[in-house]
Amino acid sequence: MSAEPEQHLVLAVSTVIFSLRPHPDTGEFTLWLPLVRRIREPFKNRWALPGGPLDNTHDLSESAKRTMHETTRVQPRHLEQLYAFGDVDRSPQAPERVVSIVYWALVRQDEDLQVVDADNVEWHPVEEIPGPLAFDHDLIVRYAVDRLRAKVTYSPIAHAFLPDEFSLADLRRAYEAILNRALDPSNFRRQILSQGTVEDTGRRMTGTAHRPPKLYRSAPQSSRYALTIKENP
Amino acid sequence: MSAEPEQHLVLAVSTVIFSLRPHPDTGEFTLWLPLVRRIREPFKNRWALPGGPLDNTHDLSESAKRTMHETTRVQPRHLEQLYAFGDVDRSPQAPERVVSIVYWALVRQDEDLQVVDADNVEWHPVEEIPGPLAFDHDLIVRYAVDRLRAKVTYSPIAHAFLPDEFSLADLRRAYEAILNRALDPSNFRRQILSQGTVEDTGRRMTGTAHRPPKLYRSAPQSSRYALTIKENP
DNA sequence: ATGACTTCAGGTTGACCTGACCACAACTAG
DNA sequence: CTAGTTGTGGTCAGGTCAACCTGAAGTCAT
Repeated sequence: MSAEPEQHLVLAVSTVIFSLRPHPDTGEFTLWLPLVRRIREPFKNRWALPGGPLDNTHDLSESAKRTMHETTRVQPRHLEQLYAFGDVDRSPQAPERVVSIVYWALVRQDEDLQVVDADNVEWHPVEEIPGPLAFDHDLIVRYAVDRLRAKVTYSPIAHAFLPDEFSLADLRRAYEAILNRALDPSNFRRQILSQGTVEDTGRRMTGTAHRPPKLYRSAPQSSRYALTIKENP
Repeated sequence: MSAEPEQHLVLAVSTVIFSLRPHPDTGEFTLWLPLVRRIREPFKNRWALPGGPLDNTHDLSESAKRTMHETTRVQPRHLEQLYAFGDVDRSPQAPERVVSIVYWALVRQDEDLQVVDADNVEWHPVEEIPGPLAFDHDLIVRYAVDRLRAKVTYSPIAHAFLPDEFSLADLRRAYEAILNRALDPSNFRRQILSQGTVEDTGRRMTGTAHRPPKLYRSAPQSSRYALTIKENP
């Protein structure tokens, strides 16, 4: 018996890991994420987000990185805290109360390819999640997707999915995959170039079946808020 | 001795409580927040954010409401989770590791007036926080202010500071206090009315020393994201 | 080689929004 | 009644956006 007054409390760290992959049916890029099959009760044999108990000697984000890498072998380039889920009834079958601090992560396409899936790990398109997940993880995934879709419109996070050098068409396809809708290539180009989040490498892609596109790289930082109400000097 | 393998872990819930009050010097409205003087080590006698350990029988937001009300007597209308702070070195002097799930809250002006400050609680303008706060609370306050300023530009949260009925000038002064800059009355009016977050009550304010302004109330919901990249049908 | 095809690059146009500014309305104070 | 103050509503010029259009520059089939 521990010294806790009531029910035992567990602090866990989980991560929603996003990656961009072609859909097997359509060939279009979509969001995928890895799920881990639970081997213990509660929710044994159900799919769940990768995660684990907080490592008491590391920061929250470090714990997220560690548990994520241990279970899925991925090392994302972009990691960001999403939300802390801690309702008392979020894991009714569990013997203890679990508070989960959830992160979301973006995996680069080129790193993806060398990933060998670990046991009990499967990647799925976000729109085709298999069955109800363990705990409230369905809710968490839904929330993460919504937030990613919102954030991509005012922040250059889509770059985190791409390799060091990419064409504007690559970037546009990443946006289209996240937002799940087509974007006008011409207008997309104008917008991206005007916001200064990419810089020209001077080189072009070769071996394409069409006019070779210019190669760009992510510009070093440009944190900005999207303000609609402007100042009055 | 408990069963924890390493250092003991404490999960706390804190709240940054914002209120709008005239600055004693200038008379202009600014953001204020309540601070609580610590009566125990670590950081004894330093100012800190209101909060306390997670109540194991309640949700996170309920715990935030409870600790907030117990210490400061306020019952805000708007409560929102800000961030979970859990770096291992954020409270070096403390005997245990503390992970804080921090909320921020907006207090209505009219409720403010009936607040009798409890012992060891003082309200301060956010730009004049007294001395270094306990733990990493200076960082947390800074983060909360930045996020409030960003959010007010794309979400109608400023309404939470106002009573049920208010003039557009009241709302504009709330925005000006949060953003800390003047806004053009005419353009502000056009923008607010066009976004449909307020509705006309049909009545006007009386007893003013000028043309009586119309009274508005907050419109029921209109959650919308500020999208800059539009669809391509 | 030549032409068909594809995709990138870049410009134009009209609708809409923003910030700056102006004029009037409608009350109180003296 | 007059001055002063602030809300209300409108105009105007400049910028931004989505939609559309044209040319550039490769590959591929014949």
